[in-house]
Amino acid sequence: MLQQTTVTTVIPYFHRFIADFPTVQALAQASLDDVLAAWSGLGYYARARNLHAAAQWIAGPGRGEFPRTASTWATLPGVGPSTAAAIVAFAFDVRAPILDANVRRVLSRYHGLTGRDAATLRRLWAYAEHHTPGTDVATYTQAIMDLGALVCRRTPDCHSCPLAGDCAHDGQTITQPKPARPERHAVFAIIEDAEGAALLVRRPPHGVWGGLWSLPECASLDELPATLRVLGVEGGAVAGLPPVRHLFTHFALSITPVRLRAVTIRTTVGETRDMMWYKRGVQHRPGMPAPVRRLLDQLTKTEAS
DNA sequence: AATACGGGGCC
DNA sequence: GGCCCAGTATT
Repeated sequence: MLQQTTVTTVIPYFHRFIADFPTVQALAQASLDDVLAAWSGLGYYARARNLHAAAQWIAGPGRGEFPRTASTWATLPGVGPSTAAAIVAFAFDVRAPILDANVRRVLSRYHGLTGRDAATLRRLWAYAEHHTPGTDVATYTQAIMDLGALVCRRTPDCHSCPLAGDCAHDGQTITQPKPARPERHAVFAIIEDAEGAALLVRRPPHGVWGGLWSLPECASLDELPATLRVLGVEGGAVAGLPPVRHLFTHFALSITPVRLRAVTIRTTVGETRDMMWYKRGVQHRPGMPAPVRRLLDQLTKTEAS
């Protein structure tokens, strides 16, 4: 969860997740749908798929034993060099250098490296390897991460830093050129039956929002009739909703929500595992992208008032 | 080597 | 409103 996600964001998800899946066996036996539901809103959903698969490996071929070496951990899906090292360092006090965002910031400043290129990254890994002690690895690892999190922040607090004097950092903050964020547009259809249940479709297992339940979608309002035809949706009262903007790392998505109420539908939704009727407020929420969840929650809130 | 992959907290 | 986060997998 903590890969590319701040601690404060993760904490509530972590508590719910551990309550839902208390053991690696429980996680391994859970359905991917339930895991994604617990992950819903946290983003980077490949992490959830990978964690589920990794739990299944540990509970199955791994015979329930957690690996002891970083190299074995790194063979599990979703576990890269930094995570593998952090696990064995914290859990087993095994010497293994990490280079998460905190450590990277500390070592970059300490050694006066400003680049973000691959060569700089390799040098930082070498420094991480060099500084990692042979004993008290867990303590050292936690300490240098906390130094980055609490003192050597984006705006560093050099006055309270124990490395001040040794550090090569010149106090300058380097601003990277910001890549343009292309604009994309999509129409999200909120299709409700007579009971007010909304039609959800499962997204493909990979790519954006992989495996999550989302709203039927098309590129423009012109394509909406064809999209409804494919779904077998007929009739219903149409209402436009205010547009929603959703920012991704590398593009901005402008969403035009369209609501169709009391439709009839030809296909039997139960026939496919990739469609479902979701009854807001009654049924346990499936794994949905954050903007979809917000949209549907907004409807519930509006109706309540 | 470059890019895809979310979402929210914080300044 | 921009920046960035306890990175990894894929191309």
